[in-house]
Amino acid sequence: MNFNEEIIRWYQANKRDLPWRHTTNPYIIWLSEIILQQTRVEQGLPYFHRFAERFPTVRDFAAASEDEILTLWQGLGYYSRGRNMLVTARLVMELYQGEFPKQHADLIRLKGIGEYTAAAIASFSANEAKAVVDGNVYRVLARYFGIAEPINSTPGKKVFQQLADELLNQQTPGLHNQAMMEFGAMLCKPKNPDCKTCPVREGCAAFATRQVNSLPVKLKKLKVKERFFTYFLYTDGHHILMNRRNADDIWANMCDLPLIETPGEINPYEVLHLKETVDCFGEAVKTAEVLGTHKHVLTHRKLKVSFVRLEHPPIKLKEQWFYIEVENLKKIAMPQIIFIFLTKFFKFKLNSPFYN
DNA sequence: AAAGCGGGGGA
DNA sequence: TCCCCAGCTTT
Repeated sequence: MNFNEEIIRWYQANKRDLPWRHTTNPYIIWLSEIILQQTRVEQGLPYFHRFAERFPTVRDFAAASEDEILTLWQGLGYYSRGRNMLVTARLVMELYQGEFPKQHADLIRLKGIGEYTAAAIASFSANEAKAVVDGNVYRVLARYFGIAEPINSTPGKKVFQQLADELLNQQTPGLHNQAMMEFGAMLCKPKNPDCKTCPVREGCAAFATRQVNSLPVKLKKLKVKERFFTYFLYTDGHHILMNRRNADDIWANMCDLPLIETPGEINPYEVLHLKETVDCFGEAVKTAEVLGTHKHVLTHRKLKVSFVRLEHPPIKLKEQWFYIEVENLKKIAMPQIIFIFLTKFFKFKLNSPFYN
């Protein structure tokens, strides 16, 4: 048996039972593929069920509001995926009358669908012969063929895409693609791959030359920048003052609390005396209470976040500030750190005998 | 070509 | 800690 046959045989014996593998509906496959971008299957699975249930068709999806999409997406990260899906769903209604495209050439033009996702949807829904190259495929190819070309350089990507194209089984491209990815995810893992039970280790260049742990090669890690946020909580117990975030920053269009961002680390008590803070909140800063400081680590950012409680409301509201009832908080999308903070804060307060 | 974009899990 | 995950878009 050659490499392709071994991988498919392994796949058929070891594959996970995943819901999107039971359909050729391109809309459902699109849902799953976008959700799984840069996301582990286990993490994406509950979100897939949530979206598939709430939006059985692309027509349902297209009719949703951005707030609802982002709220359902809350906690999954890379929220532009959700916003782009809404753009694409509405475009599919317009261009294809709700019939989700299956061809790579059509898919690649849609927002949020790149080479990988277009190949995935086309091969899974219509068996179109396009090879997928995701993180799993990079790893399997780099190891088996002993390729040290960086997987995140432009020439490197070309090399791997070309190799994947040549390798692709033209008769059953969908099966082949699934098998390659599952093999990478389950056996040829980043750390501690199961070379002992690998069906293709005889032909594996990395195994032969003991380079399994050094392949694939990836260029330089990105520098993590720090940002410093001081958030202000004002609530009368029934309402809470929230902030709508800009479209051009982290957590675009989502909601957090009114905040002061500082260029460096600063004690939250000092923040209270900054001119900017006083301009924002006026007299209210005089009776403010610091609640705590947290670290929030993202792939590309390290955030230091402090929370300050205002006993009195700011006199003048900024344009992007708004009051919302506490019980309606679940209807707006918030970054995890805000969601967790508010959950704890109100649960504690609601359970407290001092709260009324 | 490089930077920006979340959050969580494993070693 | 660091790395990676069914990547894409913008600069």
